[in-house]
Amino acid sequence: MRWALDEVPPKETLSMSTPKLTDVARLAGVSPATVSRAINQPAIVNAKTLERIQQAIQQIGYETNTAGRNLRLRRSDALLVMISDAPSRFFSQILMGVEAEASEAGYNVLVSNTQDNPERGRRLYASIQQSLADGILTFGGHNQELGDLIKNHPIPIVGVNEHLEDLPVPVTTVNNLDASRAIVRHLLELGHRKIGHVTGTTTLSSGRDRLEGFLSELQQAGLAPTWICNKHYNVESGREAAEEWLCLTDRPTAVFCSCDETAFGFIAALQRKRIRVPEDVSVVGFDDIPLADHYCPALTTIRQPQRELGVTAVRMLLERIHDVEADIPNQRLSGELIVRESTGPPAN
Amino acid sequence: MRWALDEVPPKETLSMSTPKLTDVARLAGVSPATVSRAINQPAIVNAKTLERIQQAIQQIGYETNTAGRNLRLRRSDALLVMISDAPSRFFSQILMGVEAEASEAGYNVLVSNTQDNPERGRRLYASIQQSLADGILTFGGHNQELGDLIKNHPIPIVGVNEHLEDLPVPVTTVNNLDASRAIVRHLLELGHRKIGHVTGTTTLSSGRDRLEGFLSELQQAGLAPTWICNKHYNVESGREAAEEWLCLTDRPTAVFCSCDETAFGFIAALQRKRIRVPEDVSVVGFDDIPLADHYCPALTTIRQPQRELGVTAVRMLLERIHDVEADIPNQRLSGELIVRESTGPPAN
DNA sequence: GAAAATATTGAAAACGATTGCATAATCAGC
DNA sequence: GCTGATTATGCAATCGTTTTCAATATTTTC
Repeated sequence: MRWALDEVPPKETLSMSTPKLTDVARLAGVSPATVSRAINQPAIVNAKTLERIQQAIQQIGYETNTAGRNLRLRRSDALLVMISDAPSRFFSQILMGVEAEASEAGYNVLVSNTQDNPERGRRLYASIQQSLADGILTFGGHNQELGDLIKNHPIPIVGVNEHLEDLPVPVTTVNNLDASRAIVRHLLELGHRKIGHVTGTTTLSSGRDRLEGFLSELQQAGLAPTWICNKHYNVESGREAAEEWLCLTDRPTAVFCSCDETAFGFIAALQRKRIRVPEDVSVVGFDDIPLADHYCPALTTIRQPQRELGVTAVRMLLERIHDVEADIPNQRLSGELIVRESTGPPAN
Repeated sequence: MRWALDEVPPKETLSMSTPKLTDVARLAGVSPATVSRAINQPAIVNAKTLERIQQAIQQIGYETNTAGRNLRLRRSDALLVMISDAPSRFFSQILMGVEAEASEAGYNVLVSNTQDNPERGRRLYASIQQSLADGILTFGGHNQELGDLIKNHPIPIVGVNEHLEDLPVPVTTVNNLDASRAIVRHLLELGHRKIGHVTGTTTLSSGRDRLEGFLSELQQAGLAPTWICNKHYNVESGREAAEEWLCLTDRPTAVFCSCDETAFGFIAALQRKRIRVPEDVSVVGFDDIPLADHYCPALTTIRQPQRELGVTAVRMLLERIHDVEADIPNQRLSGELIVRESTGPPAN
């Protein structure tokens, strides 16, 4: 078609819109089908044709359109990460592991905050059905929201950090039981006999497991827990626990706090009352956040393999995506006891 | 079509695959076009028809297929968040703000870690071109990676926390200058005259702005900085700075650390040497992370509106997506000085 | 009650990629 | 040089929506 001199040429001639497969095909003088094959299964296309196509791709800067491809292939190449609104713990570290591994496998990572809104649980299932994501990674416990969905429809889904009660969902966690036992053993070896525990959120499996590990190791040593303080995974819990500790008549000489932040809150509140750690009381945390090593006193704690948790979770999920029926065992990664300054022999 | 009794019925009768628009249409006895309209512009379809369609949708549990819709509409309904690999600071908080606001507007959030890999910068542009995301939010500085792309192609992109030098990218940040000035003013009012600063990463605009605010307010008071220690935004920097401080012959009586974590590292290292805060030296942080209020001493710092930063960024980005040429001014949110225990009058 | 305006709907063509089937081209073997 | 096997390519249908355009049904107006 020719255009008169004073006529406006069609728009696409002016500002070349994003090139498509067809454009590459035309430029390389082949059919779209061949271009597609050149991209996805280069082996089966003739070497010379291949090169011509690759050149054309370079030349016009072609990029596969995700929507088109996803529609045709009926998938999304995306993983959805579900988190709830208290992500500070070490959430971001794990997310980085997830991102790295997913990206490696050619998947994108979507983040969604369920924010304790039950309605959103349904929307999550919708994301799968809408082929918005190929699988779901849930950080922390979300039982109620997922229960029905999973029972009715086999969705590729994997849990991180927490077990999902009663749901047939594979999870990856640190070995909370063993880690807690190691902590107690460490305190026993230092000579402590009166040991207390500030629990994490015991509606979560991690909180329960840490408590159980604590109790079982004590029991094995023929001891009973001196103090158990039911709290949550945050700084405030540490402060509150410290207040309770101060009021105790028979104070434990060592306290195992269920996470580093709680430990910091606990120690700081004690320091205000001129109670010294570890001279007056030994304190242990859990997680090994970056500050643990630099706090005064440096915190004895369990190092969690955060990045590895993320990586493992993605691997499990991909396996599941590949075969929904696959029987994937839970993965328990081991934590490492890091002994620093906040623990020492008991005073008396 | 009828099936002989011993014949196998067609597959879709057995395991109903996910329902599509056409299925709804057939069930409701209308054309696909009408169903689409019923979903997207219910106002223009007849009330009775509408109800019939909605019922059909309910009945077979229809959900719009994202890929199909995205292909047709040429968009993705997703925003991409770019972060680099040191996200601990308060990254997650901001991300939560982003997620909330984006979700409100019907957008999904993709997270990608550029991880200082220059190749990935190109891949980010690709995500737009592939219509994987409609816009990009970059957390922190990523100049080199984005420079060329943005100059050549107008991409909807908004920066968070940091200015992108020389790039026509609107950004939202806290007002680092004013916040730093407020800190210095607070210290001056307490009577300090010898004031030092542990900088953040000065290749980032936030680091430079905090330094500049510090200097300008001192200058306005007719003072020169006693000590400037070039560091980064992390705990280690605090420890290193403390070591330097200990070696100074003329020590500042107050030190402004560029972020809370640095302040904690600084204080902890001093406490090891039996230097007391604030009796021997006052310390100020920046960010107000959760631990700040519970540390011993509780940290005087600047509270950053983290969630609001995320929300603002998304609003700006959506505006930009709606009109790439839109002239969007930078948004400077104000931080709030929170005075706690780590600052007091100078010793002498 | 007829013409004109309006309100609803449907048919069919996109959007951009992939792939089963069929065809054309090349090659090996004799 | 011919047959059969193999290799490369193209045609056309498909994935699931949306939307333009045209057609039909319903009101409104005089």
